[in-house]
Amino acid sequence: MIRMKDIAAKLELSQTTVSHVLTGKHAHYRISPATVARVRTMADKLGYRSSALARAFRDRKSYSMALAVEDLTNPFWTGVAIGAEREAEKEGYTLVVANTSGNAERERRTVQLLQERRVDGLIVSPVTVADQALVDLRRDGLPFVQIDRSIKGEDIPCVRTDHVTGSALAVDHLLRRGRREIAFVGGPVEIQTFQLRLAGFRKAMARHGLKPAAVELIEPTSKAAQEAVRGILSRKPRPTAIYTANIWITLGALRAVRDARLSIPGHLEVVGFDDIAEADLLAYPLTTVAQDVEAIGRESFRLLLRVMRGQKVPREVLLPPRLVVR
Amino acid sequence: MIRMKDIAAKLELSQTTVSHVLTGKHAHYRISPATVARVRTMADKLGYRSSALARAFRDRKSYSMALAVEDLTNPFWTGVAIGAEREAEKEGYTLVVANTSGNAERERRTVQLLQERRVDGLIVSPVTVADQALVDLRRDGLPFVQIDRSIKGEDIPCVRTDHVTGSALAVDHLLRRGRREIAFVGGPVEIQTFQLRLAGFRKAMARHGLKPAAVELIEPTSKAAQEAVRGILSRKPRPTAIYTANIWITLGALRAVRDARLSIPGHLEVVGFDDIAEADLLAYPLTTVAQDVEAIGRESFRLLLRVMRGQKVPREVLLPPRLVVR
DNA sequence: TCGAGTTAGTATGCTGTTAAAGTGAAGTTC
DNA sequence: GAACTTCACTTTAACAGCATACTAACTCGA
Repeated sequence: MIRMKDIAAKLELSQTTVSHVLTGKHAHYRISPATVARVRTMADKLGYRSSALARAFRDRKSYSMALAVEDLTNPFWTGVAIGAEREAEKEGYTLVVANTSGNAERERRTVQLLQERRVDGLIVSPVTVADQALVDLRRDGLPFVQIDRSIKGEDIPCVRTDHVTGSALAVDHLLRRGRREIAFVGGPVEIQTFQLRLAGFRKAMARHGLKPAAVELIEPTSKAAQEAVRGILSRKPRPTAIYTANIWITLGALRAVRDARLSIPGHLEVVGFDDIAEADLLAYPLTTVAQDVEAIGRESFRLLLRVMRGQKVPREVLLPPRLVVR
Repeated sequence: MIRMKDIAAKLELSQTTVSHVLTGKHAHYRISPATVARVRTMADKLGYRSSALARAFRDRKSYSMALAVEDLTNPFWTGVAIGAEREAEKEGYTLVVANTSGNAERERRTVQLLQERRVDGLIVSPVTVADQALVDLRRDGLPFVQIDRSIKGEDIPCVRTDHVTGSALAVDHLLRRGRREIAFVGGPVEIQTFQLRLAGFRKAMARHGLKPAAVELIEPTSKAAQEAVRGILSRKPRPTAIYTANIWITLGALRAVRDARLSIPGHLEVVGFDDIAEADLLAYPLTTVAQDVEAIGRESFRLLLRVMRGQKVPREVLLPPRLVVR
């Protein structure tokens, strides 16, 4: 790899002069136009690539941020990543996307790795509400914000969709359509996302004097949901609607409906959290509570920047969900 | 941030000794067990995180690789990224995933950025068959391999699905089902992926003495495909099958079929390249040519490692496609 | 007391940035 | 015209955190 030193040697200049030119500070240091041209030409000719590594080392600032999320096969997280990446690029930062696999131990390792990489800031989606790795992180002083959910008892800003309102949208929609026996299928409440969606569901039901027809908390996978919904569908009386709190659960529910040879909306209705790009092509009309995923990514990056600059930040940024009726 | 120096100062040891301990070389340098313990305890207590930045700088090796792909909303690329990431982690590397947006200029910038970050190697999916950025990259000596497609005239290894065979699978399937009037809808041939899929399609048809019912090359988006397929469906006679060369095109085609109120397989059949996780829930039975996306990621990472180690590498690694009949 | 075996320290370099200093020529002052 | 200043341009030196080759000091038994 070509270094500044090499360019300097070739031109019999000091490395400093080369630096002045290549960082565009030649005006400030009054480097002669001839020298500027010579340096630039030589840099080009040798294919010089400045070392962001060396610069980061010197500046004690890597100009990179990290986004640690749990499942990049989930379009929610992909969308968030794209939103954050776009904003990062605009601000001159590199975004490193890392995987926690929704696993506390892996999250701990990932966060440590990112600290070692000296990322300037971190956007992270806590695996559980009691996430020691993040409490430690705070102690270490690495600026970070949370996304989609937050840990308990620490005052760390969080960007997420208003899950409670999202659930209300789902429930109100179903009630408007005359469905009053509504079952909830969600993930574990250790994950705040599900906790809030469930709370919102209960609250919306209660507001109408209704009780959930069923509440199932399972692993948020299609398979587990398929199983759980199979159970729900075999109940007598059968619920007239199911509210599924996550995309995988929604897909599992639809599979269970198919397996039971029931029809939507004839036998029951399904409303799911998270929109599905191919929803219009599904065999079943599926209403969803859609989140503005890229906005979540974008806003969390912006929030992180504010945190890093020591500006005042809100404790929570809630983005409104949107009901997509089909 | 705590440095080795800080630990050394606290313990009244030299930085060297601390380094010896923390890099696990205390046996080799015969550091006394007591000292080892003291150093470790202090490192722990202070929350020391070694600077991968400083190490990378010193070693002139960042232990990071990059994967540059064009569209992370496409499950193909997400899958590839996950496969590569998994393998990278196994080998002690960090994988940086970068976006080229399928745009030559952005690709050039991305590659340059990655070079500046001093990634040790690069896995890249060339935007076009004549990709100057990659020819330059080769000159710079950065080890890299190609994924899914390759540039012309350079002898750079490439990992991809056997697109030609994939097309043959699709055609043979349709012919077995008695469909002989098959239309092809694909992306621009500047992208080798589509070029090969089209070539495979033509070859398979020719082998049976058939001519394509239509060949449409469009932007690989659902919208463009919907439009193009609308045209195809209004032809007289109407093709009895459509082979769509990419996931977005497939979805667009299905939308066009829906808009035309045609049925599958009654009026026509659709076979698409790339599998869709929710395919079983779609309103139309959809047969697909599935790729082992994670294997592509995994194998390309392995190949890259071999390149970096100067081992002999095949020019091409072809992974077999698999027909998923629905 | 010599040397082997232990244990720890000194010095150096990796690349880029920047404050501070230097150089040589032209201009100014007494 | 000698001494000083100014200006335009460039260099010197130090530093960021870690790894390691080399060096040093100390202990102990022969």
